[in-house]
Amino acid sequence: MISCSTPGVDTIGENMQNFTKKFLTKKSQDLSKWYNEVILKAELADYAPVKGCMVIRPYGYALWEGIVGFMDKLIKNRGIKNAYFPIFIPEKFLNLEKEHVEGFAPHLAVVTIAGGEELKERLIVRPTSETVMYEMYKQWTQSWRDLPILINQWNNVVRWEKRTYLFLRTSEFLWQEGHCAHATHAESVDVVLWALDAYQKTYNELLGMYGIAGVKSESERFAGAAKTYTYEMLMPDGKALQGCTSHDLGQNFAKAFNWTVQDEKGEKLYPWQNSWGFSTRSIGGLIMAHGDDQGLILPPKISPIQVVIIPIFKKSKERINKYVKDLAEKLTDFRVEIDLKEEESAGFKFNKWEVKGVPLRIEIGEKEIQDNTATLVRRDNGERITLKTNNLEKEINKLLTEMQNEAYARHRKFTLENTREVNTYDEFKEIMQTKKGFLKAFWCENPECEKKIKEETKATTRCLPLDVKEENGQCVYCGKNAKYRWLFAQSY
RNA sequence: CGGGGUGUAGUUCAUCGGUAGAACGCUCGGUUCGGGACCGAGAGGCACAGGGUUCAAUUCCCUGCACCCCGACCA
Repeated sequence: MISCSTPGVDTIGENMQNFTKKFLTKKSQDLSKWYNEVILKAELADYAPVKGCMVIRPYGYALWEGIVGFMDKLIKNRGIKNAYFPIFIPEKFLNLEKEHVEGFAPHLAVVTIAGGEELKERLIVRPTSETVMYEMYKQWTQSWRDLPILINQWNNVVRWEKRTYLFLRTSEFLWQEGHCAHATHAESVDVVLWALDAYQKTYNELLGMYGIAGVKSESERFAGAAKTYTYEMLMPDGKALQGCTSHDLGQNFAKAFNWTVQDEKGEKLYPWQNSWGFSTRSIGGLIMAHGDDQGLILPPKISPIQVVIIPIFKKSKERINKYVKDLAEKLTDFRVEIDLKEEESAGFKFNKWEVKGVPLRIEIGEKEIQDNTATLVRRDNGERITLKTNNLEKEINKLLTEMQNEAYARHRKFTLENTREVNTYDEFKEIMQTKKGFLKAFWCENPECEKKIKEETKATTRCLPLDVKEENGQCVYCGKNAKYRWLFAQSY
């Protein structure tokens, strides 16, 4: 059924070079320039009038909606319900947890005037909602029977960053933050690991991205947490991106807030808590991980448009338009866009939709009408396929599934190829200066060594991978005994 | 917040001590459409803000602001 209509598939590589976008920096030449340009050109987002903030345009917001839809289902299936807490937090709340306030203080936006009057108590624009939420949790619970509390919220938060970057680090960003409280530590940890798994599933299955799940070191963990879990992904320039966080908060916040409930025996119990978040940063990772010199490449499951149909007009506009519309009606299982714009040429449209990363393009011209076929072109490898229209839906489904799997496989392969075990510090430094990527090296877990390594190589511990084996090794920096190989990388 | 750079049309840039020009984009008309089509006509600028030097500043100098790059901080 699938036949290759163009003579010589091996010319595709050559042709693809001619297709290089005129007004787009090559990804292979300058990743960060390419990244900014492709976001603007694909109309995912734009710079906002306020420094460090971004406007997420409809095409970019559709990506976020895709993520929200996928993940919201996972969250609800776990019995966790959505709620909404206010954007403003009384300043004194934040001061209750010492590490928490120290961690966030430099990044806060503060409201000092409201309603034309100076406020007696200043209001913090939430950088995260632990404190407001737990103050309410405290009021809602008297007994262990009121636990667990299982709440998530989809919202925006503000962290005033000095250096911002579209999607990856903006002063305001969108995310979900889940906050649960339990009678036992075990139950809480269960949720922490479940959330990490849900995030991993979202990256692997929806966004076609591969990464390493693990635990953060003491210096890298969330302000106020007992333990922070993460999913770390490698970007094409060899730098790592933290894809999410899931925190075991222990009883730190409960104690700071003096929140107790009565346990079964009537004694005081500080609830065990967790919090976990996944943000619009993931979209930045998605863009970097999959794009190429032609622009975005979106894995089909997340792509707002999966199939774009482009009519190629000759004389018979009406015949072609009818054929195209009939075709689109057969493809109701997919997100289909028909590009009927008459003022743009076919070639212009090819380029436009390639920059936007649409997985499949269907070209319909005289040839296709005559043979009752459709010509499909894959975004990821440029392959051109001509198919009969009677079985098209099934074939497209097959192709999109294949493209989804291959996107993941490509990113996984790239990550594995750029993950290296090193045993000497010289080797470590050399790789960090050249190829970068993930390094697996023994570390004695002394924060001093971690700090020195960071100063000298820019690399930080990303995590202790969950599947790490206990071994007898020597710290790559100080040579003292070390049990585990930690994952190191320079990070975004 | 430290080091460096840049602010001129919607965008990317050129120009110059005597108040501006290109390409792309945009608008209108026509011809086109299988890899960013073509022809013709048009619209579009207080040269980031303030101060100084000068007969004269978009141009030189200072200050502020914004943006970009490189560090420290971070989902």
